[in-house]
Parts: sequence; C-alpha cells; structure tokens
Amino acid sequence: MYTSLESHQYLRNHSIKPSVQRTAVMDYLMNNRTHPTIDEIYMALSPNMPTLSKTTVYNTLDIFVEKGAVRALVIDEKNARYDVDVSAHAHFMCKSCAKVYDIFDLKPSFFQLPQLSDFTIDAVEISYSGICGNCKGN
Amino acid sequence: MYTSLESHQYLRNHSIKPSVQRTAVMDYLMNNRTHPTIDEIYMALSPNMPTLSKTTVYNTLDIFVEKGAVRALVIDEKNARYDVDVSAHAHFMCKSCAKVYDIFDLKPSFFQLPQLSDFTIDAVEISYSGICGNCKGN
DNA sequence: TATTATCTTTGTATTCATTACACATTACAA
DNA sequence: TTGTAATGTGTAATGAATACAAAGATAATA
Repeated sequence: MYTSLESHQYLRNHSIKPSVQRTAVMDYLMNNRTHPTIDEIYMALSPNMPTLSKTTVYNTLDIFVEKGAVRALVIDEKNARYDVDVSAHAHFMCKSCAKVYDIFDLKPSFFQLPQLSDFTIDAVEISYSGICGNCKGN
Repeated sequence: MYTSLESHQYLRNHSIKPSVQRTAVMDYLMNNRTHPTIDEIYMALSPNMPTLSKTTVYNTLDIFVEKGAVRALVIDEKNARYDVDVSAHAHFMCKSCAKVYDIFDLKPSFFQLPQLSDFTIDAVEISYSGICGNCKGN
C-alpha cells in the first residue's frame, strides 16, 4: 500500500506539481496496477472527491504521460489505459473480459528499439491478446 | 497492381462470399498498403460506388478480420487501421503525421507467442512509435 | 497584506469514431 | 417464381475524447 506521501514524491521526481487531484490520481495508479481507464479512475475517486471533474482526470493523465511518470497503453480499442509501471514489460489483454495483465518475463532484447535510418524510434509497445484463465472456465 | 480477380480469389480462400462491395474493399486494401482507416477506405471508394455506405465498410472489415483475411491494428488511438498483410511483422507510427509504416526486419522469435499457464495467447502486436523521416525535416 | 499573474480545476458543449437497428436489396435454393 | 437467408444501406444513438471559457487556487511581488 502506497501512501500519498510516496505519490507526492513520485510526482516531484517527475517535475509535476503535486496538487490534491494529481496526488489522488497518482495514489490510485500506484495502488491499483490494473491498467485502469479514465472512467475507472474517475469512478473510484469521485466518491471521496465529489468536486472532481472527469476533465481533470484527462488533463492529469496527459501531464503524467508527457512527463514520463505514466505510460498510456494503446491495447484496448475502446479506451485508453494507464500504467504507472514505465519499466520494460509487455501486456496481455483478454478478448473476453477486456482485463489487461502484465507480462514481465520476456527477453530484454524484445524491448530494444531498432535503429532505422528512416525513423527516429523512441517507444515500443508489445501487446498480446487471447483469453485469460478466469474466462477460460466460462 | 492487383486485379479484382485476385481479391475475389483471396476472399474465397478465406471463406468470404465476394460481393461487389467486399471485392472493392479488398481490392483497395491489396493495392494500398498504407494501413488505411475506415474513413480512408470509404472516401477512396465512394466516388466510384456512390451507393456505398460507411456501415458496409465497417461490416466488411469486421468480417475480414473475423475470417483472418485482414489484421486490425490497435496502434492509432484515434482510429482502427487495417492491414491485409497478416504475416509476422511490426509497425511504426509517426507521432507527428500519424502514418503507419511496416517493419519487417525483426527476429522471428519476437513474434513467437509465449506459453503461459494463465492465458491462452493467440496474437501479438508489436508497435513502435516516434518520428518518421518526412516529419524529421519539419 | 494587497495585487497581480500564472497555474489548475471545473462544467458544459462539441466532435467524431463506432455501434445499433430497422428497412431495403440481392442472392440463392426449393 | 416464390420464399428465405444473406448482404447492404441510412439514420439514430452511444460514448470516449477534446475544446473552451469561467472559476478557483497558488505563488510571486510590491
């Protein structure tokens, strides 16, 4: 369980001014490693922050991504998802329940960026899809 | 330049009944390897097929993907993109102009699907991003 | 402390890709 | 030819994301 002090510090480390809203969103991301959508974050926080606006959640995540504190995942065609773990790892999305899982045990070479003269490559996203264990039983 | 005869045959090979509309869409995909969006396909075809409906383009691509004749790419958060080349290759999207390029020269092992007890993995998508050569000059 | 400028948050309105759905048209088999 | 299923079409609805203007908070300066 991460405290808001830690989120606070993490934000500062990424040159993000830690407002109440930003700290709350970062707090949620650090404690819920489920690659949540904007709506999930908003729904989780709004009971305790009735004045929170969904626009703020959008703005906040945009800043987080811009500052490199969070990664935006393009794996779910329905929604953007956010991952506070910016280290090299891949993801798996279940086509049945739409949950997104981490996959850590891949060769580091998979995450090396190719050097191509035509492009300046600065990021890679490796996304698997299929059916997860929970859904297999259904 | 692929002819509509070839598209026709390609559809049959994938158990897709080749209607006029489906053949036209497949024709376009085979001759325009630019990973087009639904709208781009519709805009390109509608001058010659004034009665074509965008809904038909959506339905058609859904069938193509379902039958494995085409791959839907989740790389551009704005639009779905479609690739008639279903062989193992990766993509690069330019964050400036949003064009999507093919990347073929990766190790085959990158496209092997991990065997994990928790998931049944049946697809992988490797997506790079950055700035393309055209935009670098700007 | 008062003033001012800047940054942040908020709510509403808008955009636009995608989906839902009902109806029209076509293909095909009996 | 007739009936049925498959396919195509147009419109309406959905909903994520964005634009924007106003309100509120923060920080710096006098």
